[in-house]
Amino acid sequence: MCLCIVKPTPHIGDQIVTPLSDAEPTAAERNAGRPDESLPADARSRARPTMRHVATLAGVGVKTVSRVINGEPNVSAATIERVLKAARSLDYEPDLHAGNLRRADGRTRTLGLLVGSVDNPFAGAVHRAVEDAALARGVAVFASSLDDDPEREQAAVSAFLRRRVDGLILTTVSENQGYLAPELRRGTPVVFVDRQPAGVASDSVVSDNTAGAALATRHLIAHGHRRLAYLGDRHDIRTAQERRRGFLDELGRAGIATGDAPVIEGLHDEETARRATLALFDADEPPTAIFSAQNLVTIGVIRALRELDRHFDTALVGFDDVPLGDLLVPGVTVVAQDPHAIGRIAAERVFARLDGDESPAARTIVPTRLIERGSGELPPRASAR
Amino acid sequence: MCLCIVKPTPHIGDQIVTPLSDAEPTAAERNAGRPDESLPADARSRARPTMRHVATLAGVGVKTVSRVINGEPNVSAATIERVLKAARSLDYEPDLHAGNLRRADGRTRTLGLLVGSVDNPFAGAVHRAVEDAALARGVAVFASSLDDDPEREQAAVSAFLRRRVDGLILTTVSENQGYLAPELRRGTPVVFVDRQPAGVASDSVVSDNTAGAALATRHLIAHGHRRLAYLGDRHDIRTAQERRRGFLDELGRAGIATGDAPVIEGLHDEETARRATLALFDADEPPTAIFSAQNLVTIGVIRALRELDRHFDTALVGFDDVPLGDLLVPGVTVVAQDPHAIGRIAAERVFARLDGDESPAARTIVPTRLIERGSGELPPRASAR
DNA sequence: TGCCCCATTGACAACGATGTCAGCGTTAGG
DNA sequence: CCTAACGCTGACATCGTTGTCAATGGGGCA
Repeated sequence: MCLCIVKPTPHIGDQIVTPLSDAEPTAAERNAGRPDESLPADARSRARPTMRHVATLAGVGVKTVSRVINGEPNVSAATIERVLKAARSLDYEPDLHAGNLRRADGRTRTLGLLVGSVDNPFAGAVHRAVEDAALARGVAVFASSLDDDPEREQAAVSAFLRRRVDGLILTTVSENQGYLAPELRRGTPVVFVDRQPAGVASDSVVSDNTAGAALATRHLIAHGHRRLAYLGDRHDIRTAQERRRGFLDELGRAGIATGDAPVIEGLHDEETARRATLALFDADEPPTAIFSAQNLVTIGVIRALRELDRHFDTALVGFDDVPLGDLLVPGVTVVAQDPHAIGRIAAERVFARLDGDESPAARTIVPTRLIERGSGELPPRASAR
Repeated sequence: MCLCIVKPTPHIGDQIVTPLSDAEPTAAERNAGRPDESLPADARSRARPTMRHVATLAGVGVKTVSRVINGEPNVSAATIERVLKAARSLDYEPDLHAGNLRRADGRTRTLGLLVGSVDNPFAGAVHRAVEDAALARGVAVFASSLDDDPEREQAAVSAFLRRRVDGLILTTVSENQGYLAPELRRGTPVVFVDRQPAGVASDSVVSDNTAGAALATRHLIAHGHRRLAYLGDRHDIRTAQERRRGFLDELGRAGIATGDAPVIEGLHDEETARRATLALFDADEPPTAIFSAQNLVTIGVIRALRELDRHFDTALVGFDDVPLGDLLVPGVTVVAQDPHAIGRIAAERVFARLDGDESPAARTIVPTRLIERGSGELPPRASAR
């Protein structure tokens, strides 16, 4: 298989730290960080300028500066000009949060996003979609990783709320999100993504997990498999339960004894999934087909099958797409989710709520689709038929 | 169990939206969003509680509440108890930004992170490392995507500054970051990642681009290649320039005429890279080896080589690792960066600066390493030797 | 000419928290 | 017994901005 040789570049220690004086600084670089005598006294100050500074420099009142900065009407063109010039010369940036304190709508133009992990490709796509929708409205996004840790969930939500985000888009793992009820009552929009909420009623955007898992399972059965294994996430994750149910229901529908099918749960990364797969093939009568219910699990399964040289005679369908899945041999057949749509719709729901949408909480189910690439179309081994 | 899809559900475009009333709400769900008569009047209020509310309910002054919330000393145990009880019963969360307005250190415990795109695997790893370092200090992270758009860069930085982040970790694409000088003068730590700054002196954490590119090129030459092509990013990105220089320098060192080597720049995604590769093989005497200078470019090259069925007779080394690169056949040889280390070190520098480190701006160079997986060890085609 | 209206402007309070400081009662020390 | 010191507490000003409101002055209309 793949023999990976790693050659480090010839370096002493782990990193190289170069003081910048070793480089050739440009004129601008030489000036940076030093007082520039050509600027007025206020601009030279190290203190961060406030509206008062701008007002003084422009010779107007603070309220007038506020009007100019916020584009409010009823300021003369000449005054606007003077204020903007002063603001520019001081490099003034308004303090959004100070303004919020007094502003009528109390909006921070900030969103909190909690995903499985920001370096998971599914989460990255969700995040990107949320960001795009937010950017269009001048909203900034706090992003945090959940790591399937209920305490991290609570800490992240609390951190978001203390910063007074306008809305929350959450992937959760706690048993119950009832702790959000007071916040919901106050009108903060909360949209759950990937996993449905428990204990509170609020919008959610999820994949059609049960149907997707059933589709994957049906696909394997249609290719002649009777000995199917399920490898999935922790059982206390609702989404994982749904995928498992889709798998088992479909086995039942095909008249396959569900008691015989190995159902391995509690896998949370490539390595645990890899080891579980190896163990599966250590036992008697290993499965001829595998349904893996999560992207990292799928990758772990693929690694194990390669190691065992079983990747051409064990069918595999994964839930959630895998990066470069089409370039592997055999290609990875998956039930693909649409993380970009999930993120986009979640953001749209948050903004709709912020715009006054009072309709009852709704669940949006984003369809999945089967992508046949080869691994899911492999027939059962002759010996096992 | 969960009884999700039973009713004929209305289709809105591609998604299915289910009003939640179709599901069976739990008791908790039924109560959510409704006033609960068992709570005191203040708790029922839809208004967000402030310290004043907590103080009134606990029968103490606001300052005492402040002391309790912030763990300041000199509050009697009995008072602490009363205040905490009141705070809990009101679901009070302190307003971090209101506090900041007055707080001596003025810290928002917030960081701004600007990366290429939050759904790029390199950026995801950087982001994750930054988040881990930040979480340990109770700091939240704003993440934005640059998309190699200078206007987006300015807008993102401005959005961060208006929100008074404590520090910035930036990937930039503007020609010159002089616009940050006033902010640097005010003491805001700024660390540049992946790409070095121009026009300002500030910390940066980058890969050893030139050395890494040279290493990749040397590796290909050592395997007998004389006709090498370079496929890379926009030429105005400094990092891309460095990789190109490493490539060309190494050709020169080996006595290969650099004028003959195809150097294709301006590639920014898989598709442009794929097309450029196809065009490359349309010409006379296509290269026997390719150095692709960016992860998405590498993927595009791989796709094109597959289409042309040239993946087993064209050597390829990519800069920056590719997801599942070890599972492709042939495995993708890469000069891997260490995005996790880059993010971690960048965050450490920001926090060191916040902790008072006044040492001169420094550049940290994170070494790259060559990972041989097969594609980079292919010999030149016999016909081309 | 006189009056009203409107555009323009700034003084001031308020947003929710923290820093300062003074006041209270209790205890320790001389 | 008196005084100093200390623990505990809250009144008040303040942070940077916006909402309210009143003052100013010029122009249009009767």
